[in-house]
Amino acid sequence: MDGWANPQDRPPLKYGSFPTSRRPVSPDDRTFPRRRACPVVPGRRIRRPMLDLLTRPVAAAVADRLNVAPTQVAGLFAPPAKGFAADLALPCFQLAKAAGKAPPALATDLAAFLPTVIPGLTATAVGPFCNLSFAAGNVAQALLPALAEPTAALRSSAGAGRTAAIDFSSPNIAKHLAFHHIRSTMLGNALAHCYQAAGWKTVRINFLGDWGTAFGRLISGWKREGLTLDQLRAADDQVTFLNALYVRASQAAKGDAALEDDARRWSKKLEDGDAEARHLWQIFKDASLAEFQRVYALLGVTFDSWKGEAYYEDKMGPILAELADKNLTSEDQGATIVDLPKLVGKQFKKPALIKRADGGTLYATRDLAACDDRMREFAADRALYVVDLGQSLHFTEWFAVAKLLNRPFAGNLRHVGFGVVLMWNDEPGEGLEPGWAKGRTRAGKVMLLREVLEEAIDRAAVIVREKNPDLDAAEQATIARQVGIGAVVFNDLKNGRTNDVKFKFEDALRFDGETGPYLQFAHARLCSIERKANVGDLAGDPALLTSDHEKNVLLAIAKLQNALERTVEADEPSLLAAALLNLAGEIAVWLTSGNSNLDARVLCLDAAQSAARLRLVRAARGALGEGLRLLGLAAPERM
RNA sequence: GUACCCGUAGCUCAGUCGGAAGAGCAUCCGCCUUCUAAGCGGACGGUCGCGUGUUCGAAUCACGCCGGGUACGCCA
Repeated sequence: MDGWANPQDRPPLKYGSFPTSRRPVSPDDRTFPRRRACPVVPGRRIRRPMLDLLTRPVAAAVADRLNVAPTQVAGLFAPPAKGFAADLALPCFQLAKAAGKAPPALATDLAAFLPTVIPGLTATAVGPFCNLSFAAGNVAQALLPALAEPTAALRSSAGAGRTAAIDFSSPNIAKHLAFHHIRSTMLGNALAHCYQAAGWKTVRINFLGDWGTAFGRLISGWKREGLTLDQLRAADDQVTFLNALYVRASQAAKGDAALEDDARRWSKKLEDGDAEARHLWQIFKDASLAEFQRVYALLGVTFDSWKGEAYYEDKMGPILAELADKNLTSEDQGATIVDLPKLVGKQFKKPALIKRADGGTLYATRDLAACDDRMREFAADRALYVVDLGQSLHFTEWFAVAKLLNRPFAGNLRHVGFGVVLMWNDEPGEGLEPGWAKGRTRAGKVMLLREVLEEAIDRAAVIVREKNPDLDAAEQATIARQVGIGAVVFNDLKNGRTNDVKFKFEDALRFDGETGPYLQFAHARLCSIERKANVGDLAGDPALLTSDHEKNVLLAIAKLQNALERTVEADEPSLLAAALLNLAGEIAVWLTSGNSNLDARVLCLDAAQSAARLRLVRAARGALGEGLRLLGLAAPERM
């Protein structure tokens, strides 16, 4: 999608339109099954060590009784159906086969047997299911000691020793970060955090769109209008200035062959390393980066590598030579291609283009060169490309070429694709129905990311002032920023990434229900209790945590680890988001239960009881705070 | 035409190897003497797009349709 202020300003496609949003997974790759939004890698067992603390003894007992391997039982535990007051359900279908019994009979048998060997366990057979309830105190004794570190619930060693190179955000120079850039940026940011939490080393790469024929037009326009650096610097917004320049230049060049030629000449000069062209290009790039950094700072996003397309412009020789050496390229209509239908198979309908008829290189070539460079520099084991699904074909093609080149990493390249952002359009123009439309809102304007964030902050500020009149202005502003941005970011992360995002201001900026602020509010409530408790080391006795509310909070915490590992394996932050919503929900129920019952409060009269509950507060606050951080949201202590 | 994404409650979406249909919003009814009501409880609401097949069992798997979206040789 493009970033022109008005659609009519958008240049015709035939020459030098700016690239669409840069940069996708392979279709035939087993890690990305066709119809599943949240794929789980087959063959690789998803672990849940934290929850295993509870289920292991049960699995062992069942396995022992039925004479099967414990691992055959461990994976079966499932959430109970709604309406059954149980913690976990054990479906007996598969085990019934091994036991030579009908599922309901086995369920009945296990329901009678298990409580005799597992202390504190109650079990009820409901048809073919055996529903299990643990005693709250036992759950706390099993889990709380493992949660002494605040972040322990969201740590895993699944990726220890491995490195992931994550390519995300990737905006184009001389254009604004449009709202849709939030997708790649925050998905990539969340994945980088989650990979790290799962033990991976990560490299965050911003593959800037800093090259292309559009810069020839921009330079040509700059020279024609006699603009100066001072004029650029004096602009309120340098990117807007450059954008407007581009629009004027392309308007002027429309139907003016001389200007078109001039733009082409500047493109060529830029490619040839002409000093003046390079100087102007660098100025445009610096101005753009400064603006990008303002937005990244708001979002709290950082990068380790900023090598853009321009960096690789003169580094494609070796890959072209290697392709030729290995007889993988051929000529077709003057262009150099890799004949994928012939070399790989008929799942490919067309060849991959490697070199244009005029000798210029292409997107795929750059990605191949960049990938070699990254793998060498960072010794990465896996590479993620967080790019919209519209570019799937591009990635399947060059991934296939990497395989033909026998790259050892070829099987570990992942296109983390996502759906487009659609805006509600009330007035789409003559003959068109109102509806969801790509990129633009009612006035036909492209929504800029910064504008959306600022609007969200403004709306949050109104509520913050109302709810926290005693806080000083600076703290109110900080909270408004955290909550406003949290709402927008979480709105983008909470659903499966392959869905198209339907953006309405009112929905994205909602502060109640399943939202970022909902998570943040639960966190703030826990912090508030800790402040009031005003205690240091806590040595509460887990056995005193005997209510179902407390048990449910613990179980919700214990499920986070599994959610984290699934998030990493499926490259799907919405899995973590869902687990955090579940946790925040249990926290809210727990804390609210204290409203009408003083004895149920954390800060109650019974000091020992209170100390035990404070341990749970600390564990929950640590887990929720860390979860927010992993998703890229702030965790306010007050709101 | 080919490939990919999507289709589940009025709206927006979850649904973890195939095993018990879920949430938020909206609407309606309750709960502030509050460890923070940005919260909690309840009600209402569904032929899981359609069909066939596989299976003891299908929202889930296979095949075929229908509908919406996206992409398909010298842009990125």
